[in-house]
Amino acid sequence: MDMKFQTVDPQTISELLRTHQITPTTQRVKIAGILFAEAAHFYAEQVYARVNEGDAEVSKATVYNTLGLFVAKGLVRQVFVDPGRVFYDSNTKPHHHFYDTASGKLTDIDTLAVAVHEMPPLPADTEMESVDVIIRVSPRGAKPRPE
Amino acid sequence: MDMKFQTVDPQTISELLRTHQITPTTQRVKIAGILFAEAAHFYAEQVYARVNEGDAEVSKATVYNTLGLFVAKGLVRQVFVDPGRVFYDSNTKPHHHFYDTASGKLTDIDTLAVAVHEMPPLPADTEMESVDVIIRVSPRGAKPRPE
DNA sequence: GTATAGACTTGGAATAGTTCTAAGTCTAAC
DNA sequence: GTTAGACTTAGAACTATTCCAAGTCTATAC
Ligand SMILES: [Mn+2]
Ligand SMILES: [Mn+2]
Ligand SMILES: [Zn+2]
Ligand SMILES: [Zn+2]
Repeated sequence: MDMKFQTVDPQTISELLRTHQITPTTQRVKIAGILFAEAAHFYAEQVYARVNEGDAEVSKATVYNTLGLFVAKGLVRQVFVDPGRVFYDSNTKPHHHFYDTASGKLTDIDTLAVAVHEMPPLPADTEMESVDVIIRVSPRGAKPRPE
Repeated sequence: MDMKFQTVDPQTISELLRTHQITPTTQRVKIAGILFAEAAHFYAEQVYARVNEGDAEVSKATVYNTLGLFVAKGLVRQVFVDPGRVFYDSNTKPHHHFYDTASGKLTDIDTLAVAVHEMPPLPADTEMESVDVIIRVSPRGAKPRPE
């Protein structure tokens, strides 16, 4: 199995950060601890809430700064499924997503389960950065379309 | 070919709106005229700018109201590729997209060119709404990653 | 140890896209 | 010609995010 973080050991996290050329500060280690405790999808507000459970300690600005830094360094990736809020995904292996539009929950889909074959020719002078497949789902039998 | 609107004939547009159970008002016809003049991807701000080229006539609120109505009635669809701005797509046939992250331009990919096979099992008690494939591209040889 | 520079964090202000509100205008039916 | 409901509008409100300017921390230099 490939679960880097069963439990969240600050030591291990610090090493992970250093591996990605990120100086491990108290706040960064805390935030990474949340992101990697479970392979989950969070948006900034959720990270902010979790990191400050109990006594508030990390500012909103730092949460955004840190998430942005983690993205830049390739530790997490962003997922865009909804206007006006970015999901941060601690699973950086190539994979795809179900998005439940009712609950707002993202679920991973292994790349093997969804093959994009016959890649179409890219626009001139561009190179591919990523392929994202998002399958939107909703609870069965919910508003089929306003009649 | 399937180009519904080579030129933008208000008459034809009004009929299209009625077909979709939308009362054609002056503003709605104008906005639809922009959306369907070219099979393009616009965000609200662009529609607002175009509809008001020259003498301003349509309010921002109406642009948003109208785009929302068109989406609800299935005349256009939304595309989420970037945080904080929604693209409106006048091509409602199932298809996918290239997104040039440098220029912010969306390009259509025919569904035939990208087959998602072996659909994975959906989460329990959900039904599929849509499958979106977004291939992010960038100008060849642009910032490979801050070193 | 102490000084110091740069990196980091922070509260609050600012921004930007979008939605809401409450008041006015238009239109279609009577 | 009235009237009710649909539609439009300016601007306020809202929300996620970024920016800013001021403080704090930390790692190295002495
Ligand atoms: Mn918003
Ligand atoms: Mn925004
Ligand atoms: Zn994921
Ligand atoms: Zn399209």
